Amino acid sequence: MTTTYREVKADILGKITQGIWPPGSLIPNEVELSQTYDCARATVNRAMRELAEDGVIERKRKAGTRVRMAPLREARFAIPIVRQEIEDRGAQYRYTLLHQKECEAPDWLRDRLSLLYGARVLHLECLHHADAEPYQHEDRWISLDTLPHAAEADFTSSGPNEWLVAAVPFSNAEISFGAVKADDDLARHLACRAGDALFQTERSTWWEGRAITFVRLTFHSGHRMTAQY
Amino acid sequence: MTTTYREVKADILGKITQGIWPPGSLIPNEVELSQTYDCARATVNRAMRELAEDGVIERKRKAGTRVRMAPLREARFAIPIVRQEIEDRGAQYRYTLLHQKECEAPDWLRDRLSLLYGARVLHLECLHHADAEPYQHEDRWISLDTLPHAAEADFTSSGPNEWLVAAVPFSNAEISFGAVKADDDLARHLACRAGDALFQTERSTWWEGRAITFVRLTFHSGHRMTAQY
DNA sequence: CAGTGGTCTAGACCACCAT
DNA sequence: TGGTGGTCTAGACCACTGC
Repeated sequence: MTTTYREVKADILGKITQGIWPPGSLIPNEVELSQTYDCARATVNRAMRELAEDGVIERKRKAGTRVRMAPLREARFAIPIVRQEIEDRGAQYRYTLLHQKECEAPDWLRDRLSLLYGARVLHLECLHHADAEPYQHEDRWISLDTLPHAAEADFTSSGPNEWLVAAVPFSNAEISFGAVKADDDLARHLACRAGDALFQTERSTWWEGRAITFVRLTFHSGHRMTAQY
Repeated sequence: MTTTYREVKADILGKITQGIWPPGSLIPNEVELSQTYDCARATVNRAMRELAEDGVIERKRKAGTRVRMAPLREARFAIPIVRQEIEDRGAQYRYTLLHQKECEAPDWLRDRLSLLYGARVLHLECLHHADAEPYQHEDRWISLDTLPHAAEADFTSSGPNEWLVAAVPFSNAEISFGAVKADDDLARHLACRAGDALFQTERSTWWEGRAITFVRLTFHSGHRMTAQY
């Protein structure tokens, strides 16, 4: 039987959670640990590397490995595609295109996406339903400078998200969460009262430094987004 | 010069983003790639493992490695300690304890934390200011069954978060985000109007299966939480 | 300078699972 | 049952950085 990196990782984590190696303390180096656990240094390295990624420890060459004083608390959120999110809840997904228009990027959008003055964009407004209930309102802006094809795409039967995923598989994004008051339009679309507090996310997306899209997603009243960490 | 796992990773990612290996396609196996890049199989393995963690590819024994159809989009959020968050913005942090009381856990809380009937908890209500502006309202519940010491701790000058970090270095948590309407109390504390939409996070924390704390953090009007991914 | 982590190698065995 | 990824080893060289 050999020692696995998972065992090493679990044992080290145990020593930390049990306070045997308190925050700020120095952990034995990789060579010592590999002797302790009777395994190869690479095995200890893998365990320690993952603990560092998890934010539990902090590693520095020459200085050694220390238990983080205040653990880096980090939550990971899956950013689902709406349709999948709804179907995962066992509901039927329905999509509606409310509005589509090609125009010049307004100032605030140019600012968000670092677009040039006069840049043309495609503006879409969509609604996503879970069964009969409105689930999410989508306010979408796509840069036509970067994705001229978008102008000819058909968004009447499936949402821009699905088109974009196919057109630009991988990208960088900046996302933010907040709360907004429902205005009359949102209230009508999301079947709530004007003034209701709604959870909203905004996302700006780039591909190789070029602006792709900005989207503002507003959820139905009472929606919460959840994650473990 | 040897080939690094970073180079391999970047090259593979390039082939994917450029559409040479489109979504759903099968990627050469590790042995082939190690020959292509003239490196050890372990190097290719590290590159591929990270790409899998990043949600770009999907690996299965025997079936091989495929480019994800819809890339797993995942955002990582740092969960900061309020004081640090405020000081990072260049503002001065100020803390106020509004209320403290030991009591039995109400039903909804027992439900959230899987507490036993009659479990005792410490309830705290605090306010965190950035300079003169109210920044965050904290509604905190600490399990006295798990942390009896909390009853004797002094929360008048520094917040429960800092005490908890010291008392329970590492823990598992579930976090959720949403929006709420400011009621009269929140409006007064956060210097906004009743009915304003406020961003709110809730967090339940456990240590080795035992409930530690539940906290509801409500931010000042207009606050947004941001991350890259 | 010297100690520590970061990485690569060449080889090996094994677990899983599609076929 | 064979192919594929998952992991471990023993050794090596190197980059960084605290002293």
